Amino acid sequence: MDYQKLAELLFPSLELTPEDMEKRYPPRQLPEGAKVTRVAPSPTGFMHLGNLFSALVGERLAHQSNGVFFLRIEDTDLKRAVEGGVETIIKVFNSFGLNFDEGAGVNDSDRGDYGPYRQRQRAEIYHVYARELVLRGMAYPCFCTEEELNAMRETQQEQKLNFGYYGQWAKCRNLTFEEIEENIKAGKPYVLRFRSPGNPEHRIKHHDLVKGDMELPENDQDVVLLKSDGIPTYHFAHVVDDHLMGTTHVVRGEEWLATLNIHLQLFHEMGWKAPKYVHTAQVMKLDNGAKRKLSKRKDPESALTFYHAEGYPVKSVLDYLMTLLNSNFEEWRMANPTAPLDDFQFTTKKMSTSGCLFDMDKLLDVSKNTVSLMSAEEVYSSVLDWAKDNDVELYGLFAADPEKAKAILSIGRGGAKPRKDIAIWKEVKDYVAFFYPELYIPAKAEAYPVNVSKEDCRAILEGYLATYDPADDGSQWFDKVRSLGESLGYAGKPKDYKKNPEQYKGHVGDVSGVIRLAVTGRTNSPDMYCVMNVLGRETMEQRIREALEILK
RNA sequence: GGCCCGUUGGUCAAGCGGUUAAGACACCGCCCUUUCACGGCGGUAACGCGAGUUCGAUUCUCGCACGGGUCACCA
Repeated sequence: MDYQKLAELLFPSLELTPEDMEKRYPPRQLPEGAKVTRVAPSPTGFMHLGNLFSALVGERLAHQSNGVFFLRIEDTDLKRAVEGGVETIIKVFNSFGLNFDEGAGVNDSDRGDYGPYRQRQRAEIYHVYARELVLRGMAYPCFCTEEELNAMRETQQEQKLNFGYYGQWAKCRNLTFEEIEENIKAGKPYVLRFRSPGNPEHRIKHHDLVKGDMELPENDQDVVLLKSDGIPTYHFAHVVDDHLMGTTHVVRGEEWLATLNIHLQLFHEMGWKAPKYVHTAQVMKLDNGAKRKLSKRKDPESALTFYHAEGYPVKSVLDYLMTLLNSNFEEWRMANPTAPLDDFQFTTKKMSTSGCLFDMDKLLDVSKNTVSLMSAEEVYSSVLDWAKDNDVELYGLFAADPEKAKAILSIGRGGAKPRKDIAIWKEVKDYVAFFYPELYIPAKAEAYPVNVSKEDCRAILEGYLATYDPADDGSQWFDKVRSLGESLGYAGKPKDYKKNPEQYKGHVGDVSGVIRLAVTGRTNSPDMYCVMNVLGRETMEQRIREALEILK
């Protein structure tokens, strides 16, 4: 076979050479130890939790080492591409605080010296190396149809052989030049396959930064390098791109372990140094007692948009993912509750080798802690941002009176033991509802404590109105409630009541419970004195009068 | 089916030949407390199985089982 002739037949108008490429993409000049990582999603319009999970690893590795973190778009599969998919990717990553140093940008504003960063735009680059392989007799056109391939697989299945295009199954491997030429002239579509020199009996060693040492069989599959439209498959694109772009660490899900031998082989045959690999364990979910990957269709929490829609603070999501990613993160976070995430020393050594289950309870707990440490100001603006797109009513209320909203959010905030009522912004509306006439629902008569008669309820409320003085401080205020209760036969201290329940109708908790119910419509609320101050005397009195009517 | 990865409480996990096998979440109880939330204290609960190496295995080796992944002109 005259490979020169074959190359000319296959790539008639290609002028560039590998030397041109190496010149165009020189090695990066970076400080010692700097890592170059990338995120390489497909523009399907759907961003998965797993995308963020591994992106976070790449971002930390790069930025912690003064390296480069870039975005490459893997748009080689036209069928899956979606209009605006690239914009979605960038926006979602940015919304989680991940910023790229180079790569694809919104509205084609790509930047960086190693572009283009969209694989379809790199077709010619792949062709240069594909032709190189043809020239070396390591790649050949294959004209097998889908039907033929399927039939082959069935036969292999019946005969219990390994599936795939390899060895004697590789029908097009030894086509003569004349046969190839004839097929091409006849307009038959073809793919370019790699002529694998591998033997699965041979083992190759690999050291993975997460999984550690492992042995794999050599690849013997004649994998597709270029699809019939001339666009590369993932395997070929990965190898060419990450070589040219100077990627030092490839972070990807462990599902890629199965094809690692192909990539290693390709790097080797191209004469390139393979990058280090970080194969992250998968995030899964428990479904009827069985573990499975998070599913786009069944699990809303698999979509990154879910977290924004539900109002998970970005910090919370990142902290939670980090607890999954590095086993010592939680400990660090406890010691440094308010430190920025970037201060944490991330390392692949602390990454788990086994897949984990997504735990919504844990996320919520992490989030409660995060929110409890935020200032009222910060919570306010975050809620406002969120409500704008997700809850117009709340947005209206919060935007109309920022001071009131902040006063509400300030209750129980800032001390050594801050309240932890809010985990996600979606919960805020219910939490603040009774402060707003538009959302306030008065308590029904049946809601009042059973051990307090209607007469007593009214007496408590009337007595409260009569003695209320806005000048009172918290303890004066409560002393009045206490003595009001005592005058009606309720113990001033719950302990006294517990000691001698027969002597009292109830205790001060019942008394303040009545007031709470009348003022907030609820059996529980943050500190009543604070609530009262935010609500204002007028509203408070009006609600109590209303309650008096209900209790008639 | 072949190949690859994995296996400590319900979940996330520490451990790296000798430990009463940490901690966090969840759950339960108690305490604090005017409700709630917070906080404090305590509790239930784990090394998949079988061999081997060893004075001694959760830790090392080998089988097995189970779980996951993958075998596309998808990434």
